[in-house]
Amino acid sequence: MTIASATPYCSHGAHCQTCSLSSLCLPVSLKTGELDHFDAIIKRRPPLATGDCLFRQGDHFSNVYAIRSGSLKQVNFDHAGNEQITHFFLPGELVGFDGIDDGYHTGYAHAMETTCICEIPFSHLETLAERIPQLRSQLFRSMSREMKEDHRLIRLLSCKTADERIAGFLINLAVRFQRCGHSSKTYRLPMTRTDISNHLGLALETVSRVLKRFRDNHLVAIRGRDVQILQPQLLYKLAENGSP
Amino acid sequence: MTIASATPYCSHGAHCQTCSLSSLCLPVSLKTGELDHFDAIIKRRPPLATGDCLFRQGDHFSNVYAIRSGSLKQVNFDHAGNEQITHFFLPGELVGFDGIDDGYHTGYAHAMETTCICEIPFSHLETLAERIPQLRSQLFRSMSREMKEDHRLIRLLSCKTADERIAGFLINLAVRFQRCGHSSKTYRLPMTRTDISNHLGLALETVSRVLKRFRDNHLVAIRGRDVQILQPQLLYKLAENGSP
DNA sequence: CGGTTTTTTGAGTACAATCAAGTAGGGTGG
DNA sequence: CCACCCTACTTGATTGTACTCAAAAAACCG
Repeated sequence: MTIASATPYCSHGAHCQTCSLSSLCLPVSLKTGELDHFDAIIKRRPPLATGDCLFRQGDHFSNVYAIRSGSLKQVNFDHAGNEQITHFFLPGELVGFDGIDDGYHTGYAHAMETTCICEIPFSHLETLAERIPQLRSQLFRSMSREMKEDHRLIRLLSCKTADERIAGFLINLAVRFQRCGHSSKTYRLPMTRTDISNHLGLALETVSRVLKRFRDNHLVAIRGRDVQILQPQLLYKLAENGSP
Repeated sequence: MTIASATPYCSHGAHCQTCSLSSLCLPVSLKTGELDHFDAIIKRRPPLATGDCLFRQGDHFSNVYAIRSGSLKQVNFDHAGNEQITHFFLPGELVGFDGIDDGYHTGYAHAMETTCICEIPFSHLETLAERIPQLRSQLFRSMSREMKEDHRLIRLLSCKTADERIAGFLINLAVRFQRCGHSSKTYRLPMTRTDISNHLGLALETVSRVLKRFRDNHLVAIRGRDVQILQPQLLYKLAENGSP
């Protein structure tokens, strides 16, 4: 059986008990009986098509979502209408925690490709977490992990050079793709160059040029959206440091 | 009685029941009896002096902390040793959630001035949260709020111009100072220009120059660390948009 | 295949970094 | 209390990176 993320279309009737991503997801430390309870509160939605919205800015917060396959981008608007892509979400990742605070979602979540989602009603999740300490801990851990991920991005964005930002971005995607069952070296970008440039605070043309430079220096092989990391350790060094 | 944040030195024997910041903090929605239980698990530590460490990178995570007065900066190091200030924390804010995930702190927290802290043992907090639904909800909300705050910073850092970043930074501080009982227009920066430049991914000199430009344009009055926002709506527009 | 979107590449420019002094402010000790 | 030091901050001149404008090439889609 192939991993879920390799098959963009996945069964509507999937269950946590058989999901290959459960080790990344909330049920990670649940015992069989508990897992059945958890699985029972999940709603599997029909797959989202490219461009579809999972939730919109201002929508009432009532669920968090786990990605079973595909990918999402989360877009926030400021009052002047400028949009900013704050997150890309990959299979096994959880979406929507930032809505808990005041009860509505602060941005849009768009599917970047055909994407299958597990919908987890937050009120049920909270009730279940009250009874199952492992689930509660995992919930805190998941939120904490998203915070740490955000801090990583904050560090990345305060890097001065475009090269550092893009190297960091490519490395980070590699790590996350590997975590959900891909090769650590080869993946396909789900987002456009425009999305990348917006996310990293760079001009579209700069992204294109930096990628070309990386290609010319044989750090990565990039054709369109297909990425192959040729020299991970050099790319990593570049992301952290600055020197080639 | 003056607000806690206006008196840098505060009593060691403070209690949630009388704390002026409790409306910002975890006990916000607790009833009297519950508040007593909550107050009982808090440890009040002797004040930190300027430069003191609340926790260090790699320290075992066992507490979250609430700031009663003063301020902290959180500094993260990458593997190359570059440091990055990911957060400044003000009175009424909670510190340390990012340590939950894998059980240790990912950065240093330094006091930027004399700072009083409430130490909240996380295991006790979790146990208490199991019994008190309001506390549990508030805990989730607090974490969610920190996420949202991080997303705001991410948006700020992906702004292209130095003016936008610094305008956004000044506005954000004004909002947070106001929340903890200060004027919305006037405050004193607890951090150095170097700290600001590091946090915003700019050069120290750029921070100085932009502040001078804001002063020349009568957007703000700045003398040393004392800030007075003269034209909040213009500054806000600048932060969101770009135009003067 | 034509039309649209996405990506690449080029030329010129602007903004912020760097290098380099110089000034103010805060603390210590004589 | 003043001289001193050290750090924090300001200001100036120059350089370089990344942005903008512009247009061509490639990929995508019906």
